[in-house]
Parts: sequence; C-alpha cells; structure tokens
Amino acid sequence: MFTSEMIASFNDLETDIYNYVITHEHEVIYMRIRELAEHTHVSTATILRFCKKVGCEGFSEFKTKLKLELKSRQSVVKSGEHAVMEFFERTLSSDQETVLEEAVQMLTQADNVLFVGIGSSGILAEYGARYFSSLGKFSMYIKDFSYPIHNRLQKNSVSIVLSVSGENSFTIKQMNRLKREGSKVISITNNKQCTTAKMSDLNLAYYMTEEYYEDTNITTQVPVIYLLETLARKLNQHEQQRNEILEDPHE
Amino acid sequence: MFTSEMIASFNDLETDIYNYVITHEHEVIYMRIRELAEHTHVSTATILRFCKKVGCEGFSEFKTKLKLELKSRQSVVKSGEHAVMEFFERTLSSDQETVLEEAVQMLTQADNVLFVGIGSSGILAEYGARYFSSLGKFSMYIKDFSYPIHNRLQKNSVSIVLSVSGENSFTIKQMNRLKREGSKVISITNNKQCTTAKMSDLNLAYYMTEEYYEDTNITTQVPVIYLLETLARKLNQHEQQRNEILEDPHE
DNA sequence: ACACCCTGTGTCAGAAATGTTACATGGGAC
DNA sequence: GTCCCATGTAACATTTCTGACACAGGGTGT
Repeated sequence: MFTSEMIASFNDLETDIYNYVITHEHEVIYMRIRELAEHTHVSTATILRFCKKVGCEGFSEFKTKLKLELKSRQSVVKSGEHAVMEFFERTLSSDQETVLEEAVQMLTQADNVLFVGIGSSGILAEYGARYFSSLGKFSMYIKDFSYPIHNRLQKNSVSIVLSVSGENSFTIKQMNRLKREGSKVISITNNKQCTTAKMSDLNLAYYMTEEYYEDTNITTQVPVIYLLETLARKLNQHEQQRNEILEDPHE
Repeated sequence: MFTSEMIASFNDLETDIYNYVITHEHEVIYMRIRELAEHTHVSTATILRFCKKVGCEGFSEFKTKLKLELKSRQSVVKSGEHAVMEFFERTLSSDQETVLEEAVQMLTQADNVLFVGIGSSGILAEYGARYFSSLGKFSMYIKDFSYPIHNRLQKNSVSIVLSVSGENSFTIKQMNRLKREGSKVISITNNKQCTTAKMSDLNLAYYMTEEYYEDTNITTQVPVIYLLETLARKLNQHEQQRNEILEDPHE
C-alpha cells in the first residue's frame, strides 16, 4: 500500500496524515473524507492530494485499497499446495512458452496432424484429434497400429505422441514407423528422461509426480488436456494471422 | 473476486452482468454505474444489488476491487490462459468440496458407475470410466445409446453424465432412461442453468466462459478431467478407509 | 378463476458523499 | 517587497447511494 519511496516523499502534513491513517486503520476505512480531514486537522483537498500521491484516483479508491489490505493481512493464504496448481504456475510463469511456440511453428507448416497414444493416453489422443479438428486443423487419431496410413497423410505431417511414462513399447514402435515415413514428431510426456522424449523432434514435459495404483499409472492427465488445448488455440490464432497477411498484404 | 458460490447463486440478469463484466473488464473499471447499467440493459439498482451480492459495499468498491484484481493478474500470469487458473482458484479455495463429498458418498454406495457423454464429452466419459476402473471402482462407458444395459448393472448404480452445454438431446434422453431404471445421476456441466443439471440428483459445475469456433463448442475441458480424477481419488480414499474399519473395527 | 403474496426489477427523487475548480491566504525564499 | 508554493476555503458538479414505491410474473391456496 505505502511504498518506502512514497513515505520518503511525504512532507510534514502528509506525514501527519500517514501516521494517523496507519494508527487508525480500522476507523479510517469507515470515515468520510471530511471526517478524516477533521481528525488530521487538514482540509479535504489535502487529503485528496494525499490520496493521489499514494496512487489512488480518489478517496474512495484509497479506502477500498486500505480495506483490502487489512483483510489480506489477517487471512492466511490457503490453496497453494496443490500439484496441479504447481503445474500451472510453472507453465504460466516460466518459458515453456518458447517450446510451445516452436511446436506451433511446426504444426503450422504441416498439412495434417496425427495423434498417437495407448490406453488412457489413447483416449486423450482422441480428444486431441477432435479438438484440433474442431478448430479447423485436419487431424486424426491412430487407434489401430497396423492401420495402413495413406501416403497423402504421411506427406508433410506432424505426429503428436502421448505417453505418460514415455516407455510404452507399442507407442515407441509406432513413433519409429512414423518417423521413418517422414513425419515430424512432437511428444508430450511426464518428463524428458524417457525414450519417447529423446526420440522425438520436440518434447513437452509436464513433470507431475507419477502415481501408481496396483501397477497402473494414475498420474493426473490434467496438464495433457491443457497442453493439447493450448496448442490447438495457439495454432489456430497463428494460422488465422497468417491467412490475414496472405489475403491482404497491405494492411 | 468471484467465488463459485457467487456465480452459482446468480440469476439470469446477474449472469448477464457477470458475463459483461468479465468480458469487458478493462472498460468496466472506468465506467460510471449508469454506463454499466446501460451496457447490460438493466437498472442501476440491479447493478448495485449485484455489487452487494459479490461482497462489495457499493459500486465504487466493486470497481476498485476489479481494478486491483486486473493489476495483480497481469503481474503474475502472462496474458491469455488465466481462465483455467481461475477455475482452480475457485475450487481450491471455496467449498465446492462439500458437493464433491456428497458425490463421493453417492458413489461409495453404488456397485458400479456408468459414464455417459457424446462427442468430446464422450471421450472424456471414456477417460473417466478408465480412470475409475484403474482405481478399482467398477465402471464403464456407455458409447452406444441403444446398447442394452444388463440388469445387474442397473441395480444400484450411479451414472455420471458429462455435457458442456447440458442441453444435448441424446444425452438427456439417455439420462432419463437411466433414471427410470433406478440409477442415481451425477452430472458435470459448465453451469447449473441447464436441463441436464436440473434433472440430475447432483450437479458439479465448473463455470468456464463458453467458447465457440464456427458453431462447435471449444470450451476448455481441463476442469472436467480434474473433477473426474479428483472424484476417483477421493472415492478410492473413502472406500479404503471404510474397508479398514470393516476389517478391523477396533482401530 | 380469483385473490394473494413474494420476489425480482425498474423508477425516481433526494440525500450524502466525493471530486473539481477557482480563488484566498500566508509564510518563506530571493 | 514580491513571487511562489503549499494549503485552506467554499461553492459547485458529479456521482453514488438510499429508500420508497410501482409493477410484472409466478406460485399458492381457496
């Protein structure tokens, strides 16, 4: 609320006001500007100038800010300690952004997108394919690994490979096949220390603590959905921009 | 700023206001109460009542709070995808907890869980069924609506119905059929103002801003995955506790 | 069908508060 | 002395806030 620079810049009268305010916080938040002026023995105009000086537009804004400050001081922050929360804090603050940008670049240049995954990752792959298609990017989910992929699809395609552990042998086999056939590969795995991540052209890792229940991996997949949706949205934005430029290069 | 209880308690007009505010945040903070009233096609009194409802003493307090929220947001998160963040803040802080607990209660008593959904919600339903099964709760995803459900499955079952809009006619039809056959219904929808929510025994709503791209609904489904996983985990915990008590009633 | 009530909403007037402005004052610096 | 700056004053404009009331629609009981 009050930075040290502010306090340093106060003159005598303002210091008086400041002192009064901090010693009577709980009363000030209910006062009218005239009351405060009276209590501090200054004019309302001075109070108002004071408010502006500490970064408020007016007296009422000053009061609400003070009020909020008081409240936040007494209430201890909760939430916080949640795994998923941590993921979002990481992605939103750090520069996973740049990796995402690279992925979008790659996807923009592709004519079609193939999704690969097994088990629950398979379901998410299906979701991804659907979401991408909804946003206008041709994409499909490869369910059956022996399914013959048409030549047209292999040309100039990007595959998005999903795997939590990154060690599923079927997934790896399929990824190899796709690479051999000239598809670029983006993998989304829980961490970068796995075969899938190492073998792909680009890797997005989300680093949740891996959890198991009687041998099945039950690590949360919330980040995967988030990454897939974000990719699709960014891609869509990107392509739309590109189209605008192509259509009308002078604007 | 807006907790999920608040949002849930909004009626039509208030929801309109809410939607306008969050889509025009940066304008609202400069508006007079009359302007906002005009833009949202309601009276100033309604705006004022709205402000009080969301925990502000008056309109000016509302504006300052909004202003502060905007500022704090830009300093922490960078642009864009804060929508999902908001969901987590809401759920983690507020007590959506109690609704989740009720759901878990209901699920504990059921012998099996049926997942229902169409389109992308269908994929998520499949994911849910798989996740529940991984955690030891017998559950299945009903893909084909004409699929004859075995009697054994109908007895003492809970259905989890997924639908973003909550208005898909197939889903509703299927829900009706399940209800008729004695299954309890938990629905997971984007908001409570929809047929699906109203018709179910229990509703979990996540309140993301609905987004469309050329008529298809592309609202984020991150909360759905989160809710499904959380349900499964809590359920598992709960059942484990119960078993411990049954096995060894003295500890 | 009717009366009744309750709730949500709008309207309006006027009180109360804030914000603005122009000007007065007064004390120091030059 | 006089010029300037900080402050006070006071009237006025603007805005918010309050309260009373009207009105519509839905539900309920008779």
